[in-house]
Amino acid sequence: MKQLETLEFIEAIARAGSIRGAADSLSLTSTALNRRLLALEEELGAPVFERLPRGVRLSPAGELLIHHIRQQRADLDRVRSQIADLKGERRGHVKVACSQALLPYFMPHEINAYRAEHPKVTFEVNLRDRYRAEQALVTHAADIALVFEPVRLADVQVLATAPQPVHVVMVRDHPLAAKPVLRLSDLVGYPIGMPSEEFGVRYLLDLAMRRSAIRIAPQIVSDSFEFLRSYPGPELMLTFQIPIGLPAQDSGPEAFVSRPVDTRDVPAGLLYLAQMRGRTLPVAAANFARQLARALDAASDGPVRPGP
Amino acid sequence: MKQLETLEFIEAIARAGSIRGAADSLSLTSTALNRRLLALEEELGAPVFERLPRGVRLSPAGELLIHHIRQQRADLDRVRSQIADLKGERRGHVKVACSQALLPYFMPHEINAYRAEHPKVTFEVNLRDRYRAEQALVTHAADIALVFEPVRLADVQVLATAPQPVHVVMVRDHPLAAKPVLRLSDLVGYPIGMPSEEFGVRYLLDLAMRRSAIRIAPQIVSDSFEFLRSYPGPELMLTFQIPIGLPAQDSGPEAFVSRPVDTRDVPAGLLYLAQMRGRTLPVAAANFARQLARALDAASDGPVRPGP
DNA sequence: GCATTGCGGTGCGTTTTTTGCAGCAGTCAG
DNA sequence: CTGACTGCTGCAAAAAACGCACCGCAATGC
Repeated sequence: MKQLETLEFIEAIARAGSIRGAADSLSLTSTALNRRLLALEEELGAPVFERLPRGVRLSPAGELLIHHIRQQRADLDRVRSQIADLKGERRGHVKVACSQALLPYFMPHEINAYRAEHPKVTFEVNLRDRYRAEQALVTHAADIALVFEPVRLADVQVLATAPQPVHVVMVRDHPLAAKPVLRLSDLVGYPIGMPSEEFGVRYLLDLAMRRSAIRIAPQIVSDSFEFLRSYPGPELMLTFQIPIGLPAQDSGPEAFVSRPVDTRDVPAGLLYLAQMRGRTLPVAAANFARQLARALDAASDGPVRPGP
Repeated sequence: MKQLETLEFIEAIARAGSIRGAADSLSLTSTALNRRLLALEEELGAPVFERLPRGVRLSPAGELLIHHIRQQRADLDRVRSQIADLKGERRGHVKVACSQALLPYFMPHEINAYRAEHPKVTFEVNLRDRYRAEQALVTHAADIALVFEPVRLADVQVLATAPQPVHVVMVRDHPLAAKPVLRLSDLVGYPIGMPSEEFGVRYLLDLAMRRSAIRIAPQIVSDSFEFLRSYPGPELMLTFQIPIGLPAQDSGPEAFVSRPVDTRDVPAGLLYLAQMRGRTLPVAAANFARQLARALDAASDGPVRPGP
């Protein structure tokens, strides 16, 4: 959009940290970019960047401006989306930030279902831990976020929640697979693969262990559930995951099974669907969020994936 | 601001109802304006105006766009205000929409007090009845509104309220001036000057009379309290006003005095200080609103202008 | 019925703005 | 000191915006 061109350029300078660097990434000369910046600062009556020997950095006024820029662009996107919508073209682009557990099954399934009805809507799904997911909402890098046990929930508006008890994942012939529900004490003695500290599951486990006398020392720590689950099975390694990140129990010859941990030991966490507070979402994002909210309600109302 | 020039032009077209008309008011040729409009519609992928034989009218897409434009401009104003504020320049511009009763005493006094501390802040005060005051907030024609008995309060956020019992205004030597508080029945038989129906005082009186058997037929109806109060006194004419629109009882040789109507007959109305819901006000407007809120609290806590 | 008026839109020459090149002074790493 | 990098500035070329004259059209006035 022509109106916001200069403002986009400003944001590029802030990202690049220098005028020349931003100019290269924008296929422009530093001259033109520099002059646009000077003109804008003239209009504002205050410098947007502090000039450093090795480049530029946002001034306090620039911080205010960059926030304004992001909001303007998101607002314009929404208007364009609404206009496209009333033309009947059900198109749009939805940016989702979500926790790792949603990536293998839930999000692909939901996006596929949505695109079956609205093929012209495109998606962008980014893995963001529970800190950065909220930040992505604030910077408008994401329209909606789906996060397990988010950190602070400031500046965000919760659209739906779903309780998610912690499950233990193990090979199918693991001794513990015989029990339908596991106590924390059952796990003692088995090798453990633990998700790293930025994850909500780990947060719940740490909390639970701090309250009880039981200590579960992990042999492996990883920030990839995929890795933890794929770790060679002979060790009878146990790991943890929430049900929404697991396949349905009866969905064929999976090598792994999962059993819930008794909620007396580890309370169920909450999966949050959220958007930025006060923001009106583009049409496609709002509709998709509505679908996700329904899916989460159904998941939490229904039985939590009963064992065989 | 250069960025929003085209968008301002669009708004001018919407106001003028024709491209040529808007071009004249903008000191432009219709050619240039027309081409900007066509370019914008090209970018949006939808017509912003419906072309009529005698001009243009906003299309549905245009309605969405014009709303976005107003919001965008208000947002930019706020950012500029914040930037000016962190430069230490306590300047700014505050747009107030208020009821007639606030014009003679309250608003001049409050603005004068504010400007004593912040001389670089400029003001714009517009008389808007209780319908149009709320509309002014929504279109960003006003930053804050101070209205007696507003109509619907949708899309607006109430910052403060103050109860205002209805007072009867009369010449100093009027027979009724002997009583400290008047009943509605006391007024029967005297000539009445009534504010017209768009006023909150009239609304309260109509409501009260509908509940009781007493009918007060006005001899004069006017939309100007100034006129009603200045109407020749020999007739012993009575009229109505709220205390905030009246001088202090002991403030010198006023020709008029006021007496409250018993709240059993006519309940006290509410004066509302409001802004648009969800909007972050410019610095100066926010500070002034805070001062007004304090003044209203003080007015409603303190004794309601006791008679002599 | 016909000329007039005011409307949005268009081709073309002109004016204004923006861009790019070359080069300046200054800072920092090696 | 050298070299590479920074932001910034004349000056000329390229690009965009502008204004004029004009077209087709519909409503209005006589």
